[in-house]
Parts: sequence; C-alpha cells; structure tokens
Amino acid sequence: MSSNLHTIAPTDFFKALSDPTRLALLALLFDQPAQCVCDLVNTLEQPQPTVSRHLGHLKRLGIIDSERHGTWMWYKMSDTLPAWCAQILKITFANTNI
Amino acid sequence: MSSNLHTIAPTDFFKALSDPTRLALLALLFDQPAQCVCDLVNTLEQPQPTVSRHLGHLKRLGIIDSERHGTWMWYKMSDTLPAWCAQILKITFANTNI
DNA sequence: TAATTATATTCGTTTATATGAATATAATAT
DNA sequence: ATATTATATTCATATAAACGAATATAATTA
Repeated sequence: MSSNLHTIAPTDFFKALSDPTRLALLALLFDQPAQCVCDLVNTLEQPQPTVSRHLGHLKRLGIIDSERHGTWMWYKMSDTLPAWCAQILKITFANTNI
Repeated sequence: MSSNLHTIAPTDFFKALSDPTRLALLALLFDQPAQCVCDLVNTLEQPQPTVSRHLGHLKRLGIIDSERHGTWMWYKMSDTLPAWCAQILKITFANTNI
C-alpha cells in the first residue's frame, strides 16, 4: 500500500484558507514543485517569522510538506492531501484573485 | 440583465465555512429550498441566538438570503452566490461528514 | 391593547488568532 | 571553534470571534 490520504476536518481546512497569508502561500505552492522559505518571504513581502509560522500551521494540518536541503527548507503541497481539498484549492485559484 | 453575482472575498468565504455551526447551517440549506430559524435550531440543537447570529453572518456576506413570512424568517442559499462558492460547498458536502 | 410566538441584538466575558520583536536552532563554511 | 545564512520558536500583546444570558423587535392573535 502506498499513499494513505491524510484526513483533515473541513472546518480546520477552511480556517487554514481563511488567512490571506496562508492562502497566498498555498497559491504559490499549488502549481510549483517546491519553494524555500526565503523565496516565499521575498514573493509575499512578509516578515520571515510570519511566513514560517503560517507554513508551520499548514504543515501541522497535513496540507503541505517540507524537506530540508542544507540550510534551506523546501515546502510543497502534501502528496497525501485529500482530493476534495485539492479540488477546492484549484477552484479557488482559478476563480479568484489571491 | 438579471442575476448579478455577488462578489465575495475568498478569505471571507473560507472564514465563514470555518465555523462548525455555520458549515452545518449551509449543509442544511444547500439541498433544501428554504428553512425557518426554528427548524434550523431544532435540527442543530443549538441556542436560538447562536443560530441567529451565524445566519446573520452568512447573510451579510451574501451567502444566504432571507425572506419573512409572518413571524417566520425563511433562509435559503443566495441566488447570486458565485459559482465557485457553490462548487466548493458541493464538493465539501459530498466528501466530508459535516 | 395585551399576550404570544419567532427572531434579532446587545452586553460582558472568554477563547482563539495573529503579530512584532527578539532569540533560538540548524546546517554550512571558514 | 566561529561566523554566516536560513529557518523556527518564544514572549508579550493586540485583535478578532464566539458564546451565554438577557433583552429587544416584529408579526400575529385574542
């Protein structure tokens, strides 16, 4: 057996998406393979601790994953993200201006 | 011209969906034509002021509409709810246990 | 008009969330 | 070992959300 999908409560998922910084982070990670924190900080023009905390929030929920490469931490969408979560993100980014 | 779709910020929409009571209210209203507050209170077994406040929240955002019939207030999904919002609700209720 | 039923709002308080500033940790290079 | 770079965490505080209890409003009926 391989990818057991992570479960996530809908209210937790929606709360994660209700913060502008977190939603912007997900928009950046959704199409790209992976990005390090410093790139995300540069793109969003938000303080590094702010970005780091929000990434931690998304990771604890199982929405994103991280992988260390030297001093860099690369973040990407979780491989085990439930399909309905991915569908919602896709619809959101296709239909709104984040 | 007819139904101008209401616009709604994604973060506001997701925040609305992040509360269990509000999400349960939307699940009840999503398939049914309309329901009065007392029915929603009975179904959810939550205090009337709590339900009323959450309905007010959803209405201010343009997610639901209300219509008075005598002393009863009937609530239903907004006719001008953006399509992407409706899609997200559909996916959510089809894939999770609210 | 008074009483009743249905719904909405206010008030005070609690709990949760987000943030800036500072600091800690972790890996790498010198 | 020290310095540097990248990232995470802590602390204190500010802001927002949610709730129970009480009260107000609105329509209806007697």
